[in-house]
Amino acid sequence: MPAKRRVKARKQPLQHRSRETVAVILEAAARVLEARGLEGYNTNAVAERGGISVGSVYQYFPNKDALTLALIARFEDELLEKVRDAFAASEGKSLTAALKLLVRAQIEVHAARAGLNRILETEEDRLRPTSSDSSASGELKALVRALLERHRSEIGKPVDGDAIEDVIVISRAMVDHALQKDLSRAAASRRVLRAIEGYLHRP
Amino acid sequence: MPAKRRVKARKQPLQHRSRETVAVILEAAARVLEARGLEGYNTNAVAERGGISVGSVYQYFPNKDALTLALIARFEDELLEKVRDAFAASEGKSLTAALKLLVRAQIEVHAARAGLNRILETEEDRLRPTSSDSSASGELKALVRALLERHRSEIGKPVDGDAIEDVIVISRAMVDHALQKDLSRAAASRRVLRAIEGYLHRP
Amino acid sequence: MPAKRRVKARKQPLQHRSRETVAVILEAAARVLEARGLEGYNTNAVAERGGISVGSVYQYFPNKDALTLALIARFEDELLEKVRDAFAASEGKSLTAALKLLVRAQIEVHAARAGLNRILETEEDRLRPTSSDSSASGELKALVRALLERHRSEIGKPVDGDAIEDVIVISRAMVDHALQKDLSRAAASRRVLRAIEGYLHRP
Amino acid sequence: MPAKRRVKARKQPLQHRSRETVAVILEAAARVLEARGLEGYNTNAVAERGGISVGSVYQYFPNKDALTLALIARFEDELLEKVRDAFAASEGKSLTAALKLLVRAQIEVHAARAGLNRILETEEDRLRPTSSDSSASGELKALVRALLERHRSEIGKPVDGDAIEDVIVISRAMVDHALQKDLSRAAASRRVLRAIEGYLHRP
DNA sequence: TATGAATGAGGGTTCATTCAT
DNA sequence: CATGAATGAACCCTCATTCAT
Repeated sequence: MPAKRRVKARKQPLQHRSRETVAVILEAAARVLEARGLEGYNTNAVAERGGISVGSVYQYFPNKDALTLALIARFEDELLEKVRDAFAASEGKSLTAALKLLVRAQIEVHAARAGLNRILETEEDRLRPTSSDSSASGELKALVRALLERHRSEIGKPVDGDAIEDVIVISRAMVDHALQKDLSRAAASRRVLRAIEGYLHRP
Repeated sequence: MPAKRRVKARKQPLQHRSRETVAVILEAAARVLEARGLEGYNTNAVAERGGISVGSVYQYFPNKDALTLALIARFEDELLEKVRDAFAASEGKSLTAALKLLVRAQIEVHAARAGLNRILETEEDRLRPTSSDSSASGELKALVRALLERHRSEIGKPVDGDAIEDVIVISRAMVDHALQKDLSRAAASRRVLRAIEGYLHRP
Repeated sequence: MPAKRRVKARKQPLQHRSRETVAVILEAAARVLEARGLEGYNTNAVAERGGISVGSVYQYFPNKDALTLALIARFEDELLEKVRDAFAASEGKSLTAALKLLVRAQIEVHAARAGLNRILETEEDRLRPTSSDSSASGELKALVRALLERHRSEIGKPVDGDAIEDVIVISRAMVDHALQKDLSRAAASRRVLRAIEGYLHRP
Repeated sequence: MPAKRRVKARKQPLQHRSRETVAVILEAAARVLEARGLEGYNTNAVAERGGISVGSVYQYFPNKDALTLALIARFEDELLEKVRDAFAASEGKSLTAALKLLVRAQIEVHAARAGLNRILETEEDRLRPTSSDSSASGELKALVRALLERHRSEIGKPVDGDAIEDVIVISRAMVDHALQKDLSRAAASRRVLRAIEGYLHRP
């Protein structure tokens, strides 16, 4: 079946090119958002920045919001990946050490593009039909839960769903705040960690 | 870089009629923001909602952003007022009781118009020249500091500026989150309080 | 003082379609200006008149003033072209004959669209940073100088830069005036010529 | 008839005050036009500049154009007055001396507020139903004619209506041009005079 | 599929004019 | 008459989206 093969053979590179174009668009969108904020963020600017045509943007994203959502997803994926790594690396370590790794992961992801990520967070509110948790957020919770479970004894009491959520909320807010104040990663890390440990060790 | 826009009020509402109109405009703006979000928030809609003409909006606010900032200021004032009350009422009470009052105050202000206030918070980022603390935020810090100072002994360690900030950041984030999840005020209060006390009592 | 506005063309009309659209816009602008004057001259009207959309106007001109300037430039180009022709055609003729050709050229250009051109002249004052001579005006002076130089002997005295300017100023004013009074071209020509020759032969 | 008298007595001061207010408005309008050009010229600005209310402006002028026309008339009156003086003072002098006085008068009036007057001239085009000569322009012509008639012999040929008009057109254009180039009054005078004498002595 | 010109609804802002006080 | 708040039509300009090439 050479025909079939041909199609596939031809499609591969095409799919490859598509993936590439999507990546280009996303990166262009990210840069526009970073450089000009929400106000200067528009599809024409994204296309120009990406060196492609607006038409192409609409080839891959049905509308602007979809593009923004893809950006949000990309950000969540990056976060998840780092958090997974942190989780893996924290195996066998103390609670404090584990949390430090977790916090570091978050700071890492945000610090890379603090301005961008803050914007994406606010756009998330607008674009996600209230409270519909993305699967990414689900996995994040699961990872944090697993990490905390490992140290159940050190914490001294069970960690319920609410506590997980709170830890995430608190650390997200603290990381945002620390980065907005231009703290060094070390200082930011220390301060966020302090907040989380405080929360976990509450009487 | 366009010339900086005037963003302060255009004319003092000295006359009675004027003061009234300003109030009408602010309330209309708030309602539009609540009902249609940032996307449906435009000066014509505000005027219509307020039953006045666009011209009148521009009689008192040089541009849309100035109007939004006035809304933010109004929100901050409301918060401050409640926090001042809470501070006064907490005189002679235990730390926990005092914090409960503080948290309640915040929840009260937010809960009244949760959607609106969340939007205003994100707009603040965009509209306020980075990190230029409003005087309102200064007073808020002072109040929280005073409240904590009263219980220095219960906390067991001195509360520095960073700690004050962190308490504010954490409670704001927790309140937002709780309200977004539609928790009852009691539940929200309990949960936020837990986070703050945890933070303060950290080892 | 607002930031200076971009006032140059936004994008070169490289494509064929583009060039055509630019021409359509310019002609539509001219017609609107002619038919309704400065007061009725607005970008929406221009678009409508041109049978295109406002967006298209802004695709090629960053703002209304830029469009007006393009119209002025077009007018200057037309004038220059005619004057160049007159200069060429006057080779070997008498001073009077040469001047007659020059004056005719000016009348021709103005008469074609007297109302329009008068408006453009007043707009020029407003739009061109005071006294910054356009290159067109430079070439016009050069042509008039060359034409006069050819007849140095007939004039009897050297023609300095001021004289050139004066000749241009006088003939422009006279042409405007003559056309506004609806004189025939012949009559206008005679009268303008009389003024210029008088000036040149002054004792 | 004391009643009648009373009314009159009361009216006098009122009329006086009215005249004063009108003057205030006109001067305010002039200043706004000078300072901000046609673009910044609006009734609210005029009122503010004059320290009165918009309502008052409309008490004395039915609309903005009427105000502008009054300004134009004021300008024409000033010119006429100076020209009348020049005419009177030139009695018994040579043609050149007389023309010099005439030119000086024009320059004087324009130089006082060059920017303003240029604007008024262009507005005149727009506001005066084409070619309807104002009586002021009629008197100006009459004065110039009278002045030239006195020197019929020196000119050597009769001066017809067209010539009068031309002299006026030429000198107006030259004065405008000279002032726009910021020439000193002496230089401007010399240059304008040269043009006019050239015209009059043409063969 | 890519291109980019074209579309046009939408939204910010101004300002001549009115009118209740 | 004076005041000045209010009005709202008008106008400039942007940008998400479409579609002919």
